[in-house]
Amino acid sequence: MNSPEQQAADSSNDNSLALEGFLPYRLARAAEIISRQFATLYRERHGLTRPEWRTLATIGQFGRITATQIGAHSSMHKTKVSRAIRALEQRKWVTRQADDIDRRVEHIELTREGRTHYRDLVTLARSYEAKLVAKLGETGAGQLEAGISAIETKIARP
Amino acid sequence: MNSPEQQAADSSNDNSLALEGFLPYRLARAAEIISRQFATLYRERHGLTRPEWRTLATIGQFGRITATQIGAHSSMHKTKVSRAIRALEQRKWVTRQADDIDRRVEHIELTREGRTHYRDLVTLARSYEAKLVAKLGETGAGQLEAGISAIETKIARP
DNA sequence: GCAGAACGGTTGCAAGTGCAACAACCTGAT
DNA sequence: ATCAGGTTGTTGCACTTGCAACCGTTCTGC
Repeated sequence: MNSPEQQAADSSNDNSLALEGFLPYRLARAAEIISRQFATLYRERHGLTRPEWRTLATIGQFGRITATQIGAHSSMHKTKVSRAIRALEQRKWVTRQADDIDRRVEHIELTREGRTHYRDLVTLARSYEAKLVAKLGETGAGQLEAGISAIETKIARP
Repeated sequence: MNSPEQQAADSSNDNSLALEGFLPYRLARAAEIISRQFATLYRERHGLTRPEWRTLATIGQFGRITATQIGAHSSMHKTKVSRAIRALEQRKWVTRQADDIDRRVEHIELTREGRTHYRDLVTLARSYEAKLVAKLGETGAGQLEAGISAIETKIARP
């Protein structure tokens, strides 16, 4: 395809910017690659979307939880959560229960069927993560985690 | 909000998965945070969307380039590129020129006005990246870059 | 030199998304 | 008791996105 990288008229010129060396771009791209790879797995296996997978993972992790809490824990907008819950409900993987004292709140739980699929997805996730770390190598994976931790503590938090 | 993290019924149970410790999730979230932060800058300053920014950055980097090459270099689907080019064209930041020998191909270039905005965006990008690295610390930033490099070489490439 | 595959770029469409607005509900001050 | 202000979760809407289909063009093998 005669890649533009091989041409002269480019980058590291002082008034130009090399996209492939720009940290936010590289980070976005890396995340995109991993996200898509993993998404392919659970999509092919269960037909789940990304918001649905995250919602399911969060419910499975906590057992009984409200929509707002799901959103806070999985970094998703509340409309995404709302729609994901509805989709999971239609599959009969989760149920809602009204709160006794605060009638705005609904508690979400996995059904028996939901738990089965959840366990399966946990296995899938663990095995994907293991393969990922193996491919990256202990060093690479460790550096990646450390870098992400830096973002989490120094940028996301404050 | 009585965060679910503080409850008992959770994680690191062997048949449960802690989302906040799951590498693909953490990576996606970190990238999302950075991406949104940076996007806010160029959106507020120039009203650009993410595909438009990437497209502009790529054109600016190579000076004269085709749509397909833009997509390959900036990891974007060709429809995204097509629409971004059209938007930039309507702003009169870029122009198209038909190829002399292959009439399917169009070469995209920045206009004078486009170059002005591009230079401004490069400054913005550099300064954002510098601030980012400063916040992460040399160590954190280095680890992040190394981790991303591992993904680029060991997962994206093959 | 010609049919069929391959390629560059665009578009229609269905699905996904964020935002703002909303209804229902709760809380606290007066 | 009341009412302003905040919260929970849902929905309408406009916009974005990826996919498949498409057009025109070029390349390939026979």
